[in-house]
Amino acid sequence: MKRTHYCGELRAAQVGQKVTLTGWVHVRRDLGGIVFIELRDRSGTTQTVFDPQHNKPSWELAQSLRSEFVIAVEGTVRQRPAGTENAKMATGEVEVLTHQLEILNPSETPPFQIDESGGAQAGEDLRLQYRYLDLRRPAMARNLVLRHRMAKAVRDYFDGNGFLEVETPILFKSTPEGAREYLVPSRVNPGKFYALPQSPQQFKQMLMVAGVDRYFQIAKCFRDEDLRADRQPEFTQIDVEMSFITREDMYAIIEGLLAAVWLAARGETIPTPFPRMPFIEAMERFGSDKPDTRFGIELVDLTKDFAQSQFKVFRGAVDSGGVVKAINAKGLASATQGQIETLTETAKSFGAKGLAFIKVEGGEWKSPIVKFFSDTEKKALIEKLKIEEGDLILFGADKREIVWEVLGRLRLVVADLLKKQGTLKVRDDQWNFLWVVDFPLITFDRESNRYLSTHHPFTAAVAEDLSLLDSEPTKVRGQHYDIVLNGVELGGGSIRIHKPDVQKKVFEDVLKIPPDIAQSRFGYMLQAFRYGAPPHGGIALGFDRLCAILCGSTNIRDVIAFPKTAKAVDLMTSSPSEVESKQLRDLHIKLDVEDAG
RNA sequence: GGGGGUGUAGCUCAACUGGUUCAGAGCGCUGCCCUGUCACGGCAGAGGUUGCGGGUUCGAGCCCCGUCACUCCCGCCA
Repeated sequence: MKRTHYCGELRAAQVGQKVTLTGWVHVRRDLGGIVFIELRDRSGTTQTVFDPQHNKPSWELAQSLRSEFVIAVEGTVRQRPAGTENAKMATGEVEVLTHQLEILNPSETPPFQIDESGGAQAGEDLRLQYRYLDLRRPAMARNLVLRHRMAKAVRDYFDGNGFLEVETPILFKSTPEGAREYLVPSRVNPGKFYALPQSPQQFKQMLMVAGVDRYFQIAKCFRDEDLRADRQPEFTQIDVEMSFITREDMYAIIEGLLAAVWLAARGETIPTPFPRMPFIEAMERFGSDKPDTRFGIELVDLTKDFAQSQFKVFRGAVDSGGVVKAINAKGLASATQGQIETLTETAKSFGAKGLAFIKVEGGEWKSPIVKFFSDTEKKALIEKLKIEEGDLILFGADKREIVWEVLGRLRLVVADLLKKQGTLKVRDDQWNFLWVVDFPLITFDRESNRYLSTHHPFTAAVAEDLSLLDSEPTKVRGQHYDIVLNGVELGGGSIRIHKPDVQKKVFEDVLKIPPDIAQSRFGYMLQAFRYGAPPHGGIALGFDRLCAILCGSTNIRDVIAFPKTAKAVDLMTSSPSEVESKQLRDLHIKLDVEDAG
């Protein structure tokens, strides 16, 4: 029997047609005299009817059908009898009266039900172990379809704009500057290793030197770092690089891309251009370089107001060069003692020494600290924070960076509390795209006691700041941009350095990479730049995150066909796994682990 | 590396402060009945070493220690 239609496509238009369907038994409703089998394939479900008066052999065979049996049926599409239509089903107007049934393969009872009442609630480990069953669920099948549509929209868009998709190697060279890498031993080069690329960064720059001019790739990337809901060890980026462009060109191209993707995935036109915000403004107002601008609760600066304060904590912060800032969680004065404690713990975990707060309840300021405030200070608070009954004010007083971070995090936490309480409404279908720009080119890393690239060492500086590179390196802005959506970093990129001497200076003088190491790691790049490297720049967008957002999920495992667990394990195939000693010998590797094997 | 959460029937969960609803419910599964169901319905039934290993106790699903798995977060992710 050869399939003529997908289950989900039958409508009244096909009434009277003889059709053959294949698929899985989704639900069996055996009424004794008559059997209904809801048949499912990737497109949806259709009700098939087995009637003994119409065709006794297939009716008899239908008694033996169970969940997830794979069958083929031949029958006639007919209008359902009046009153038995099902408005909840896309195919609910019609049904297939079956003449013939073939069982292509029986199925054991699945470990969880393949529907939203079973599979969606099943434990994550079970779903991952039986991923092939989980992916049969309509919701997961929809995610796969949407991801495909998005990838196609990306390719069509770039193709239409003169880009070439070029594949770059998966076996790359170790460059331990950034994320921890996956290493691959070389059998034919004993003791030497490849690394899987964290991104195709260096190759795409070489493609620019090669004159490709406009490159993109839907590229697999690998990072051996700890996992999160939005981080997998292997993930997919929309990787882009262009020659002879400025930042403005890049903004326009990516805005066009995202508009095309939103149109393909949701049929929505998103307004462009996107707003832009300097890094420093994002930090001052939202305490984050990826602010969710769908709601307020902005950071308010009170440094000047408390510069002479009797309250030693605030005064001390200001005296030692720090700042005093606060957020107003409107409507959260009802917070319990426990919730305040949790907020305090959060603040402490991000470096605060404590958490000063004011609850505005019953016309009073309930707070352990207001007794230290002067009338002028109180007045300033009321005005700047627009304090009203029911508010909860949270303070940060410390070094600028710590206050940003602490209040930025608290802002998100209290927003969640207010959402749960119903006071704050944040729409999931509101798309606040934002370019965050003017990042510092380099930041001082206290841990390693040296300067590190904020983005990566190939980022060009903003031209007018270049003179500060030697004197005040942290004041230099990079030509770096991040694209942010609703508090999620979708991607980032930069205009690159294309002059060999500038690149060398950044490696050696700014980042203090010893010349011999810079040479062995990046020598080919410096050399390439001496042969007429065009000015160029690029960006990379997290494709999985983009898919997750458009699928309405906060977890990228929902949009990756075969993801790994938080411990980077594939539960379906049980990988990683031990290997045979011969394999290790061939690779010249000796293990140094307890309980190996 | 650190912190939080979870682990009881095939699945999702309940079982109050440790003790007569000490192993339960819904779904699923098995059998029988049922010719218009679509969360089909009815009757009957099977199914458990409460993740694993110790410990405390007269008594542990519940408390303690260890361990494993899953998950969320911090660090990390140029």
